[in-house]
Amino acid sequence: MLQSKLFYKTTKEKSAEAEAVSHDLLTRAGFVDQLMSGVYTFLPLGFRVLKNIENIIRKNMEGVDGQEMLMPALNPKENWMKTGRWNSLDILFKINGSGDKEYALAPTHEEVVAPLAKKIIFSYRDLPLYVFHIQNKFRDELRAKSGILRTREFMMKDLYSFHTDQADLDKYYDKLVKAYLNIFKEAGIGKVTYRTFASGGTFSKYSDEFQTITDAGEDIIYICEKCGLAINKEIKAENPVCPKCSSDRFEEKKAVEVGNIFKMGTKYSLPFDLKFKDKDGVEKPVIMGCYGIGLGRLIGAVVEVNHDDRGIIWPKNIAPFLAHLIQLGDNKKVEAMAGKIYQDLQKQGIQVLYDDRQDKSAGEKFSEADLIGIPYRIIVSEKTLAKNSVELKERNKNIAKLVKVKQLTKLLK
RNA sequence: CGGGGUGUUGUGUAGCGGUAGCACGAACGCUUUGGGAGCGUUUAGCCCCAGUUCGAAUCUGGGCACCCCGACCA
Repeated sequence: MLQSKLFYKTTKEKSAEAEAVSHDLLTRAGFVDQLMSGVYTFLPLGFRVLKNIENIIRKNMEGVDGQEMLMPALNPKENWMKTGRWNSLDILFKINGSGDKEYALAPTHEEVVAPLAKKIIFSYRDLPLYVFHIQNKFRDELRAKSGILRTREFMMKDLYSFHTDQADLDKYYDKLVKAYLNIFKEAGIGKVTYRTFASGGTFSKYSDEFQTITDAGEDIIYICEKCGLAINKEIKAENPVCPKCSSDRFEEKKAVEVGNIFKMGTKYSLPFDLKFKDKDGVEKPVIMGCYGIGLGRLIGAVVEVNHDDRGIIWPKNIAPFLAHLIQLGDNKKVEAMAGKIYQDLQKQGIQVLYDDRQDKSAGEKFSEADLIGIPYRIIVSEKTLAKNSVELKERNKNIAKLVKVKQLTKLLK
């Protein structure tokens, strides 16, 4: 991508509105734009990160046999009446269509997937089944906050699993825990993301949250100093000592919830009469599980964890580009060489943002590059070309080294 | 939803009853080119509606929007 053509704009001044670091940096660097409270556009840079996250999640969900599909955001009122959530869920967006017809904007998709499964699942031979989708969900949060960490419209992955019995659900649930931990590792926040024992809320007595340690978080989790188990506030209130090792010493940390998985049991299969016949011809309710990750919030958490005072430091797997190629000066030779490197890198399948602008000073280009936070910075200038080289620097390191032009591609790969 | 705060060019701000100013950005020209360059010219603004006043960005009332704390959060 030529930076001169990129649909973005960076801002030097710190935003007056954005309090959260991720909000400020993502806005200033041109990744997102706020339309209204809790609603954001993902600009090309941000959209590339979103797609990368999406692909990591997709790969991992396919790894546990999830089948991707897409469910509608616009839902009929009847399904939400059936579960009682039309009236009980404060955050449900309700909208009116023609003829006073009412609809819900789906905040989650049990009300769609359960009646859908009823058309497909009849026998124990049909189970287990796993489907997932990645799409925008809508929640009328009383208070949106912290930029993309808590929004009213947001991209979310939800996987729903269907089982014949609790044991099968338990087994699959454990696989999902592993898949989730892997996703957060690949997204670059593995070391600070904890599987957190939590109370289950509506669905079941217990659930697992995935909490990323950061001061921008709105949750508090407790990490057992002896065995490392993380528990949330509700569990801590019920259990003064660690449920695993009985130690009473905990480290208290602020965290943001990047994922949550539940064993729903029959909570949604019963209202929609989702049943199957077992081997003996006996009808039984299908046992369900659900597993969510908010993509935007995950991106926000990544930025909260990976930045310095100059800007974002993207983990390689989700960076909008792998390399940021910058030409300095308006020297013809420099321009020709930078253009050639740009072509070569792209031919090798390396995602590169090429700062081809000639009306910007070196300092401005550097500052902007640091703000955007692409993992590798490649400088082409008269100075480097005199040595038949380019300068290569990693965003998270302070040392730059000269690299022969010929070796560049190999090094990046 | 309860409490608090803030609305001045695209962004960050000053002005706090009497000529709306500065910096950045953007545009043009010339000069510059290794850490947000220089000079010149130009561009663009008081959230909305009432009220008080000779006069309102400024005071009052109402509305709207955004931010923060709390509550809420499948």
